[in-house]
Amino acid sequence: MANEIRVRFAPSPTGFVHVGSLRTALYNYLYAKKVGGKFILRIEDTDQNRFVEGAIENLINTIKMAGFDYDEGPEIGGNYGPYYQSERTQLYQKYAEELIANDKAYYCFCTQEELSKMKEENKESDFYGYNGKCRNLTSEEVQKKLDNNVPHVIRLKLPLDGEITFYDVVREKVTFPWNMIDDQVLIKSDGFPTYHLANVVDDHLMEISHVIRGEEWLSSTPKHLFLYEAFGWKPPKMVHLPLLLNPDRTKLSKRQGDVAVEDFIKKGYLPETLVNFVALLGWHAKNDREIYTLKELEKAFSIKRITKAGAVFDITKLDWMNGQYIRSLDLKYIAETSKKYFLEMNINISDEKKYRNVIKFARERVSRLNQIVEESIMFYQELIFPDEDLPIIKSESAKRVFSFWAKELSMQEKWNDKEINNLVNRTQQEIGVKGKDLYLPLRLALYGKSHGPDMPTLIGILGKEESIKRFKKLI
RNA sequence: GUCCCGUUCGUCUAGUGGUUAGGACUCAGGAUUUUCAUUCCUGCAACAGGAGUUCAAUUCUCCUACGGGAUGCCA
Repeated sequence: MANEIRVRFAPSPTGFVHVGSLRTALYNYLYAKKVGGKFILRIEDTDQNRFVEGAIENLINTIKMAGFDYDEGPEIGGNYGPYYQSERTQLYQKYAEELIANDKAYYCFCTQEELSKMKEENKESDFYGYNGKCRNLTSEEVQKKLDNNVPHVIRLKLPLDGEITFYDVVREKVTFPWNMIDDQVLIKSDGFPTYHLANVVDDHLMEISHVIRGEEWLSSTPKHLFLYEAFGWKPPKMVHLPLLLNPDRTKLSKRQGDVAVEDFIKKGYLPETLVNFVALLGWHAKNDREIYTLKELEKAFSIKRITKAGAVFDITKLDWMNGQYIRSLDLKYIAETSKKYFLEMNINISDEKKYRNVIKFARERVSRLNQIVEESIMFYQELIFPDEDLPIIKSESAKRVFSFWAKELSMQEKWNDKEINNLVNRTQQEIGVKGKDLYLPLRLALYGKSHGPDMPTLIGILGKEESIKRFKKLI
């Protein structure tokens, strides 16, 4: 199957999954689904200095939670493994040596000190990169240093002049002059490969057909293409996605708010929302539709309709969309995923029926799951009345209303919504209290706030007994 | 600094060589609701600037401006 579409999401495990990464993963996944190709997960753990405990598990969990089932990768394996780059190190070494043999790469013995000094000197010129000091060492010089175990790296030997033009699916024709591109390190002094080498080698070996990644990679694409050429490999199609931006239009970063998927989840955003929202940041169908399930996105997605310009991650719209999902998704699911917020507050929600009614009510008023608790805590706790409302519930007429309701409620076993509304009307007739003087005290007595649900909803959730109790307390 | 990429309402975007430039979020006003929230309706608001091509340019070309990315033995 030489023409099979194979795409990959290749994150490095740095501790959390950036929403930008989530989108990259999503687009890869969607493209694979759309064209019936394969979606591969590959872990790029080649930087020993950035190892973070538990990061890989976290990453895999996030991908699964989002619903991006991968065809090959960690845990499930596949025919192109291993899928951890740290388990493939010998491979990269071998390919690097092949490059050296073909004069496409060279050993470099420059020390960190030399490099930083060089950098200082470069400040004057237009080019900030490596000065090519070790480019032309004789094979004898090189051998001698190697024999003496002088620490070294392997660098790419790029053309000194001319230019490279390639076609990006999103950006079309892109041209770079070679003399602006650095002789990139391919193998670090610790023997591990850098992204550039590992990525190209693995993408080729795994027969990746399309590289779909963030725009920050566009400027290193010439290096990658040079490598494909040097190895005599056919390069994959390049697809560079527009960046996700902070409100000030810089690259979306932690400094200006949440960027980790898990942070959003903690705050009560649903995975469904995140996926839907992020899908629309850089891609849009021809129509006006905005709400999509993952399955629907799989059908609608098209690589051709990816946009070119960076997109600001607008929390306000995210909130709106999350509210849409909270209201429209299955009640059971919302109830279930909201549980943890109640348990965190030590609220006893063991009464399943009451809890379900609470969720049914509260989901209409929130944009994030964690806000559900604030909206409904008064159903589970002793009420605390705001000072400014105290005169209202202490008034003579309010007390008459409470007595009336406590008495009336207890006279009948079960109450439906209509009967409660009737009771409101009867209160007006029999006690003579109406309008604000009636509704405010009633809601306050049962809910503790002057704004909120109507009487049938309130009593429906609290139940007859609890309602009577709350009234009697204020008589 | 240099190289590369980008630019339609504040934000996400649709769209076209001739359109009243459409939708969504936000905001404002209204309707529904005893109130709040939800929901619905209405409204405000954009083609970065200049030159060229053309009968005609928001749309094509070039320049400028602005924004962003890259410039690591990070990915």
